Amino acid sequence: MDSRNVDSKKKNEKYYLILNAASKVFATYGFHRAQVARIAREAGVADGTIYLYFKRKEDILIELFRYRFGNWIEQVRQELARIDDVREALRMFCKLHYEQVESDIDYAYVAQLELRQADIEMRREIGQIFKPYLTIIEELLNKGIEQGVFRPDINVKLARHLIFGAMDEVVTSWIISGQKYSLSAQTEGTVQVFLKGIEAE
Amino acid sequence: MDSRNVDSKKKNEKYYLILNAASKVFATYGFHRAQVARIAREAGVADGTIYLYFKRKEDILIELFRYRFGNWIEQVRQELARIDDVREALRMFCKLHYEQVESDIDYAYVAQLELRQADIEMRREIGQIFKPYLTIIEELLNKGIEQGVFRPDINVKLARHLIFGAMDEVVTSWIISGQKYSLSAQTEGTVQVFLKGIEAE
Amino acid sequence: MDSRNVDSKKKNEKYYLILNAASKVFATYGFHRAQVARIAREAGVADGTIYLYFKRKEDILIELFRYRFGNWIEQVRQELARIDDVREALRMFCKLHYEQVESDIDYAYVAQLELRQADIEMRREIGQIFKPYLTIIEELLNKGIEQGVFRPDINVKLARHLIFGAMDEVVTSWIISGQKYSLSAQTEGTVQVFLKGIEAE
Amino acid sequence: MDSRNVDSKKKNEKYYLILNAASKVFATYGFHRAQVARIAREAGVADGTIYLYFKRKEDILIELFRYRFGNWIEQVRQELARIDDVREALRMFCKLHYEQVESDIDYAYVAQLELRQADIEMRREIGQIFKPYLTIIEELLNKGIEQGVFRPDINVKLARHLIFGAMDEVVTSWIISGQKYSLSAQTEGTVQVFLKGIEAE
DNA sequence: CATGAATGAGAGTTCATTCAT
DNA sequence: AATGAATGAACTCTCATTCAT
Repeated sequence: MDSRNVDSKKKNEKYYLILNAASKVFATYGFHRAQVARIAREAGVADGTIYLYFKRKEDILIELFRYRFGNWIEQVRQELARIDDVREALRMFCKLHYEQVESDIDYAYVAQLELRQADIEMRREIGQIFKPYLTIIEELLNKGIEQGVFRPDINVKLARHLIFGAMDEVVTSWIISGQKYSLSAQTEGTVQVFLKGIEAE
Repeated sequence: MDSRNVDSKKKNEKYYLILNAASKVFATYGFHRAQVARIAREAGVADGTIYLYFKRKEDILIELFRYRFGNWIEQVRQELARIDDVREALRMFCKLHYEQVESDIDYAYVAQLELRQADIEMRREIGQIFKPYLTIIEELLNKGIEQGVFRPDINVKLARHLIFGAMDEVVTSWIISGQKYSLSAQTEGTVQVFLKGIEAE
Repeated sequence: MDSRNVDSKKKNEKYYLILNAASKVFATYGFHRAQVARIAREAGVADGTIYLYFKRKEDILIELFRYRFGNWIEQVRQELARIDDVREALRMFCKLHYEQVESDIDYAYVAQLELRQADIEMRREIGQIFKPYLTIIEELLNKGIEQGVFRPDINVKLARHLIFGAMDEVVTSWIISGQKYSLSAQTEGTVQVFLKGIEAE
Repeated sequence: MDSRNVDSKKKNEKYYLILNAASKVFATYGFHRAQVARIAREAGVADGTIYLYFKRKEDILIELFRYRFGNWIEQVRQELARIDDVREALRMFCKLHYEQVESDIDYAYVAQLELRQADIEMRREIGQIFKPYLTIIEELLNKGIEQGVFRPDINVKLARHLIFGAMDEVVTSWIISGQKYSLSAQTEGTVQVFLKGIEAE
């Protein structure tokens, strides 16, 4: 209950055993058809043990996402910190995003499809976890505007959703279609649309 | 099962009674928590009657979407047919999309959140229904390229996903956040990003 | 939901099939260890069917008792109505009570032991069903007082509990001890204590 | 397991810590809804420690009752030993019983309601603990008969159940009804019924 | 076509109890 | 003796779907 307890639990390897097992099981069966018992078996723990670390089945999904996405955001931040050119930074952001999806289809499947199968309350919680990712885009846009590289009149709050949503849909479409082409190869096309727009000069 | 049968069934008013009832019930409870019995009661028919018109519960959702979205696409087509300027057409497409969402929140909620709570098979079917919508964007882009208004080097297949995904995310974010601002007022900002890009000249 | 519905359900033979099955199963396993699935099997219906007639497992127990005990009270009333002498009436009341227990041990077991395993809320509901039984004693006492056969200073509200409680404990003790002697043979001893008291003249 | 072991355990203060904690928890939640973990927390010991002192959860309830009721019987014996008049002794027995219930509602609740929520095996064990209480009544009755104060023809084995059962029901009814009146004030009414009977002279 | 009573598979969660430390 | 993390059996109730009428 207290933070010490939670911390000690999180340090415990079982917590991660369950999380990794859940990743596999969710990817294979989808959230709703994934049985807690199966996650337990995959993790090599008893059914009840799951409930020592997670309050409800839904929590496993959220925590899995929080952990993976938290790490991911940190990685992205560090990569982008090294890049001064905001155009290059945007390109890198998109490239990392696409590459990340390609590198772990199982997890991408969960994050892209299963995570969306949540009720609205859960989706709000997920939204909170997503926020820093949108913030990265926002900061990048603001930096570009300050540098005079991006147009000063773009609505940053809106544009961050446009950029994220655009990439997200490309990813979803790629997953649903069965990953028949290279996703990361779409980076340049994606970035060009956002940088130059579609209008001819 | 055969098309004659389906047609005769579709002509039957009960089919639409059920569809409208389902729209309400899905919006209120979400797909998973919506009971078939409740839809039946709301429609004023017996539980079993539902299954004379729909094979499974999921089919109600898909058919509802197919019917509503089919009508919607037709409307959009007609509106766009009157506009020659592709820039204006894109603007109108976005405006109609945002306005449509604002005009029927209940249904938007279902289409935006509940519809996504499907397993991958169902999502593929939904994808098929969505396709004509993407095609509209695609045709619009091609027309613009032919006219020399849009850049000839844009990847149309990619860009249509970018545009739809961007708008879709703006809508989702607006619904989840509780509809606190005007969605249709985002039209210009959205379109500008796609037309001009974010780069300063 | 509406009374017509409930009535039609109660007329339905399945309602009684379930009730009779429950009587057996509760007697064999006790309330807590009796599984709804077993009652269903015994009644020859599906598990879910139980829940068309009873809201919860507890309701089966309460309804079983309400039905059986309701009938029983009516029988007792009719028997006592034919007896003018209040002493004889009290004797008959006790005799019927003991004989009834002896005549259906299974049900007696449920009513005497399992029914008491309820939480306080359920016990209050059971108390309501019991009330008419106490009322019979109360009326008998009042009639005796009016006739000058019983002492006018007895506290009727208290005495009805004393009489019922005394008999109830004799029954419980008889059941728990394994029914090794004739219960109805205890009638005269029981009644004498209440009529004459234990004091020598 | 052996008596030396049990003794040493019983001397241990933890045994009583657990017993007192259980008394509170059983009174608050009832036997079935009382969690062993909660008793442990209330007692300030680990879950597992409970099982060093008690074999099963049920044993806690039985031991609690054995300890409390054992003490109580001893107290009653001592009080009654000072009274020669058997009528007075019966009056005192009833008075002590009612007063005891009133003095510790929490425990009375457990003894009166929760203790009955046991399966038949457990109830037999409880019956053994109760026995000395019935024996007190029995001895009192025998003494009265010897003294010529009580009728020589009363069935002592039966009458002890009648007297205990009558008082027990009065207590249960008082607890369930919400303790709205003085229980000990019922002493005289109770005793009069047993001494004089209800018949007018 | 329509009904609605009946079906029965299905799974999350609790918690008494154990046992390695 | 004490701990408390881990166990895993146990079971009610829901609800999409069927089918006799």
